[in-house]
Amino acid sequence: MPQHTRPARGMRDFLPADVRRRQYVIDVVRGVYERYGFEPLETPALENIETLTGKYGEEGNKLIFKVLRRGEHETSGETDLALRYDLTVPLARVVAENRGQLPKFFKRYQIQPVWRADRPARGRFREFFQCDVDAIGSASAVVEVEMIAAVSEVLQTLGFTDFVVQLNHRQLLSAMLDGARVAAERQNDAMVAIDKLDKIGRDGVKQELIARGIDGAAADQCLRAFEDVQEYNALAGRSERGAEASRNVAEILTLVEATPASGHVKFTPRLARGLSYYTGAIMEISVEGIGSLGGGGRYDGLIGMFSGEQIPACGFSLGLERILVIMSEREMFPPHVASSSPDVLVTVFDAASAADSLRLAAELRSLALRVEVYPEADKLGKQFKYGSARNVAFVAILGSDERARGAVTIKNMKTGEQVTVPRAEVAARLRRDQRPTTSELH
RNA sequence: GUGGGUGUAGCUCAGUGGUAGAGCGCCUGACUGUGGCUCAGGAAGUCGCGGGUUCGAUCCCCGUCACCCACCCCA
Repeated sequence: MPQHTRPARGMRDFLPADVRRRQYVIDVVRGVYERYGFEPLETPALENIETLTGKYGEEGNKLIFKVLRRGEHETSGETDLALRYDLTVPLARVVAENRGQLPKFFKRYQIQPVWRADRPARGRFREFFQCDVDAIGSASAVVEVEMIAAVSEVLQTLGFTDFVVQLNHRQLLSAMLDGARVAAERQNDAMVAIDKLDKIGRDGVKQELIARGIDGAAADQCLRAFEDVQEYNALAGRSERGAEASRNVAEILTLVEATPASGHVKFTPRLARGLSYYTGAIMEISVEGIGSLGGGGRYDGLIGMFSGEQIPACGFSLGLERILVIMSEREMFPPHVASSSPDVLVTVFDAASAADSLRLAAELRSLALRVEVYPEADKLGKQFKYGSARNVAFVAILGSDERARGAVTIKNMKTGEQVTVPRAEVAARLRRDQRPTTSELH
């Protein structure tokens, strides 16, 4: 017996019930994004390694899955390819490559797996799906607003009511940190620490700021700013950059009220987000008591890293795995997603009757019923037991008695009732009997 | 990467320094053309792996691997 039958660490097999739940969520996401005018894009799992390195910050760089060079170079330990770490950087590469053929405002969605060499934890894996939407080519606040509206509508369609879209702005944060005299090269570290304010508290953040090399007085001033909006605005407003960011945030907050996201968006001064490529508005979507379901923001500099031409861009990424964890916990899946067994099991009495069973199955399938034929001429008891385990609604019996009479016996597995009807009436009978069970699903 | 916990039957887990048990599931039969219920019987484990202590280890010790939880970071 083989010892290792588990998938590799952090990777998962999806059994049929898992796939159905995942597919349900993906269908909703795709449907909403399509209605917002986003178009599908797919990119390769592997990228040239230089495409990925240097785009995610120090922490991100470490977590990239690298692929050894092949052939004679294999022993050198050199690496030339890597599994994609997110969907945004590949998008930026595609845009830089195909700029001429893409519309002026390119809106795309992408639902594919990404890989991170992270330590797995609850709702966190080394291979996981992201559902990204991005809009390329406009710096308007309308872009952020549509983004927020689309992800809000996804969550609403899935049945979430208690989500919050937190909104902040990198330039605003940066201007505030300037005002508090935090050195520019320390600001990224500072943001990471500040992001934990409600998690580790004021003292925890101060300790972390100091540990990250930020002056104690500057740390105190930052913390005061997050407790007092006046102080925050005063610090940030000292620069034109901060004032402009502030106007941008205000515009987004106003416009968003005209969308399905109305009432769900909250300006959150301490929101920072980890990825280094964000340049403007940053967003994170979370559900009470659970944490982040996804996030995004504006990254006006990323495409330029590939093409040299600065093209404004903004995107949002929903984490499929997180959504699934919460939906499972809260039992938010419609019943038909969970139970999806065949409608009918057709029994096989003996070798000679198999053809009849297959003919009946074909006929029922043409009526869009889901039909399974028992593959062996087992004892009837076994066939029933199997049907029961498969949770089928009906078992159709074609035994010697029935065949002699040109009839079929249909048993309703739920009620235990069974009737024998002429062969020609089976389809009509099942279709009629099917109605109550089908309607129970809704 | 750091700290803690757990590895015993297909699954969930008991257990003891003298080479192992329950519940569920599975198989067979009571019921020779009928699942779910009941009853009777049955199969199944190198007790994660390697070493040490011991007359003897599933149990004690060391190491190792895997999984879980928290931290870190994130989706």
